[in-house]
Amino acid sequence: MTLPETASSTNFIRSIIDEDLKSGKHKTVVTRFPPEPNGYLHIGHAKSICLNFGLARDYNGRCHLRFDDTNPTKEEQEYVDTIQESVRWLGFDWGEDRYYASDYFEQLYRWAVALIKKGKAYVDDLTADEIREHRGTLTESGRESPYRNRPLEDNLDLFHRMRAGEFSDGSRVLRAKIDMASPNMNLRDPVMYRILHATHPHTGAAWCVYPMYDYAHGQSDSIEGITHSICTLEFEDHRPLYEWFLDQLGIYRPQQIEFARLNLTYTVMSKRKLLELVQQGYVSGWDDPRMPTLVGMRRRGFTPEAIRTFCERIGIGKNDSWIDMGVLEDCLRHDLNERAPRVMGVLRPLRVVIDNYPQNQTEEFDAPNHPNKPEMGSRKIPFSPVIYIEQDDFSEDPPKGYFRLTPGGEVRLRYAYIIKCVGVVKDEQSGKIVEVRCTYDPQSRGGSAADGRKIKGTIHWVSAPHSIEAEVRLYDRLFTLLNPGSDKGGADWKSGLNPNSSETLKSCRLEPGLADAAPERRYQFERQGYFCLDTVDSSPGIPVFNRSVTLRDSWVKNQ
RNA sequence: UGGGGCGUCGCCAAGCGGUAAGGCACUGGAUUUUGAUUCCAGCAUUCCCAGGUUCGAUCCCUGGCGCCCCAGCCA
Repeated sequence: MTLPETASSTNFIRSIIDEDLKSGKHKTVVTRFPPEPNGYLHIGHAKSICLNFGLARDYNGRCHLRFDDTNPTKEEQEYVDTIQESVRWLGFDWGEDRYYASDYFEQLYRWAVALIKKGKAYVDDLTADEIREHRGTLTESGRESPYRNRPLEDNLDLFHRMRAGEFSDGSRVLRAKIDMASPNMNLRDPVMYRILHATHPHTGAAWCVYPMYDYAHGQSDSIEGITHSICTLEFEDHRPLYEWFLDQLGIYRPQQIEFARLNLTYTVMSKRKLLELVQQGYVSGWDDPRMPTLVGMRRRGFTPEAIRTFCERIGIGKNDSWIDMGVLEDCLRHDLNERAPRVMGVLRPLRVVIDNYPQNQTEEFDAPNHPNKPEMGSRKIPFSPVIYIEQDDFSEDPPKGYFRLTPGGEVRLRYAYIIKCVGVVKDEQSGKIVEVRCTYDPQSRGGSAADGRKIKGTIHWVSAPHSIEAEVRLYDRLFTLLNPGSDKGGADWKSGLNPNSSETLKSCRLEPGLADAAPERRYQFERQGYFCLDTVDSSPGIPVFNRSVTLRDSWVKNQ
């Protein structure tokens, strides 16, 4: 796999790998991205994907895609499919190395039997509530289950019958026999298997006992020969257990390394919360352009390159961090500024009639597709005596420093003519300006005055009769709160939802060439931002454009 | 008051005993037919605090303080 990224910045994980390679502990690097197919991937997953696949790429190793599908009650094939699509879209390739933890169920079962025979696991008949009561608290040690020391043969028989389907869900579990007094809660005889009479998306009805994450993950890593098993900080406490199973089994032990998960300001990242937004209709779906999901960001107009740059920029560490949404937005601008062709589109049209322009005349101007990249070519844009400009680009009573169109003032129509405002037409009832009358300077074709006078303002426009109609959706941050997800379990987190995160503009007028806009193509609407065709709601007659991100604007910032 | 982590600029983040990289943000200024882009300049005498070791400490030691995670038959 070859990607254009510049040399990755260093981080503590690369240091560990460098040492392992240097010391000869490992000859190659094998990482893995292990999503559970129970939801859509989001920008937080992208951080992990870029890390794991990026390491494999840079060290000439491999990165496995492994579905961590040990809980059939939450997982679905649909998620397996979209996860794969998102990883590919991001630009990564797992080659032949796609695995399912569920492919290891038989091996895992045999290992469990081995642990029972070793006296390191037992079947517990306690209920879930009883197990919780026995576990103790953070400051008090737990109590042993009365079933903890049942005869080895009984454990073997019971576990076999659990698999055979003789018992109901929740009636028994297999537990590791470790230490009920451990200060690490994870070591207080953790559950290894639970009974779940459920159909599994990958193994169907083959099983009714399913391994827990802790019992499955390390062994899966071991089977696949993972060298560095990278996960997020909350699993740090699980590492002793990860290592305990592997050591008891006497099998190869990969190194688990933990890093801080991504937090982004003005949004939420947990699958639970995202699911809630979808199910309760706060957004239109997982792919709503405001969602931090990969499918949502794609629909919004993000490029894989921008997301990869973002993941590179934010770095990898162990500090709990909140990355400013502005960093993500800047990464998109950075990418799109380079590659997006420029076009003109008027979002809130104001009709302008040019009085001294021959009323039946039409002409065309040549407009470069990118001001700094002549190699991107140019296009013809039609001009006529009736055009539309942005309502914001005309002001009867301009604020200080305003240099767009004003009564009696001049402004340049980009790539066309210099015009001068000679009057306004208002609606008699509302007093609202419905039309601006102008004259044009015939000597300014292309936009430069023949007498060399300087025109400070340049605005975009479209020819009224030639323009096409479109719907444009302006998106803003989903939340007004900096850290909406930081209240943990609270039910209150949705109070920070931004009521204006989406604004739909009908009757926008775009230059005619946009009639051919294709999905996945991004454009810069000059002076306004980057937009892309909405793949879901566009219809042949009325295209719908999503604003991916605005342009920087030092004017509004100073207002 | 158990255990595990983390504390370097507003937000991220390098640094690994030799005198504080970089990015974003921000502030100036230049160029500009996008108030965009680009460019140039500025932006931590200081690394949570207090002691100690050392010629020298953000890096080592000790003690504080602050924040995060763990009591699912979720991952």
